[in-house]
Amino acid sequence: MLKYALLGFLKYNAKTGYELKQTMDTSTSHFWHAKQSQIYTTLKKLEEAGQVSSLLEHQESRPDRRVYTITESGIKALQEWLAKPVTDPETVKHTLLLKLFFSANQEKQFLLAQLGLQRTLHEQQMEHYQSETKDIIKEVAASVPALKQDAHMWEATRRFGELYEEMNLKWINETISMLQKKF
Amino acid sequence: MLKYALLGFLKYNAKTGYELKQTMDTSTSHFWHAKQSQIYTTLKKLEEAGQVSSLLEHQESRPDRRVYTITESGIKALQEWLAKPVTDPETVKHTLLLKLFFSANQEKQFLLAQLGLQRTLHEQQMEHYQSETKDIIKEVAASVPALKQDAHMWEATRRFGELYEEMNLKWINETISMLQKKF
DNA sequence: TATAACATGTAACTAGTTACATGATTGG
DNA sequence: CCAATCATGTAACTAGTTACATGTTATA
Repeated sequence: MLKYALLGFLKYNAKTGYELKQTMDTSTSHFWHAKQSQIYTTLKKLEEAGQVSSLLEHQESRPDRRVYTITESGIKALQEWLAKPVTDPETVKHTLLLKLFFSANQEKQFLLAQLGLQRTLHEQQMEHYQSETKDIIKEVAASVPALKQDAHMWEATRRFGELYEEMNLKWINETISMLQKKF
Repeated sequence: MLKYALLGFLKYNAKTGYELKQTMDTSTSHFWHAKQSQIYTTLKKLEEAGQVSSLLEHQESRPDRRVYTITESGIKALQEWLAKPVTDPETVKHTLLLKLFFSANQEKQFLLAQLGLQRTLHEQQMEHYQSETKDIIKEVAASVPALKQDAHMWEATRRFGELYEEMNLKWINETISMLQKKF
């Protein structure tokens, strides 16, 4: 539910659709992402539902911007969602695993190359979580003391990303060994 | 792309929409799943595209069944897809992490309860991969020798599930400790 | 001088979910 | 007698993607 992500970000402070996209890209993108176009249409729906309100701001030497503010009703909707326990398992779509599942007759060399590429990508992503992501959280926590508790939560989600990449690398290495032995 | 999953299963042998659903539920569900209704509509589209063909089979004392067979064109489409390397990172939607990200002001007890529930769910899922899933793969490999290589691939995807649950449990335990210390 | 960043939006489409509709047989 | 299993499908909806359309300013 993208709407709750937008409400969550707007609760910190008012933002434009453009800024919401940037914020998501540098914070939740590894567990929640959206295209710019979907953000704009969702903001429109949220405004119709009265959970956000917007003001068009005129700017010199830059395009006008529409700034969205969360309403009381929006805060309430967000809080209700946060208070509802998550019970259904995450329903994942994992293209690489699906392909692999049906790949018994593919060339061994091709599969090894695929896994090698994945290893590089996951290594890079892991390093990203360990440096850039970690730094952003530290900086915000240091510069805005009121967000100290929030930063602990952000760190928990960052840590998930790090552990996930670590796990992926372990699995890729195991799978490469299996291919070399069994094929 | 559900269509490739269906083509992949139909390449083993002809099946009905109902059987495809059952097959997915007991094999790929942890990385690819679909509702019965989506399977039926996708099969219809695949037939219009000439990648599968169907025959209505009359049955005594049971409803008629429509059996789908993969065509040459379908086999070709599947092979082309399998031969295309996966380059874009999986785009994940993870509701629990999104909620947690915005949960700095939620009750500590509520958050601990949420994580406790998640721990139970992931423990169960891990055990499922370690017993039922493992057994199914072993049985098929033992009873159909031609599927021995396929079984190695299935095992790799099963192992991913097992490692993923293991990683989740580790993260949940870490996060519970963090909450107890910092909140 | 070109391209990245700023800035917003709509239209058409694909993918997936929920709800509805029907109905026989088998097992507890 | 009731629930589960077998069996197929449509309609309405929500979510998300791709492509199109427009235009300025700062920076390399």
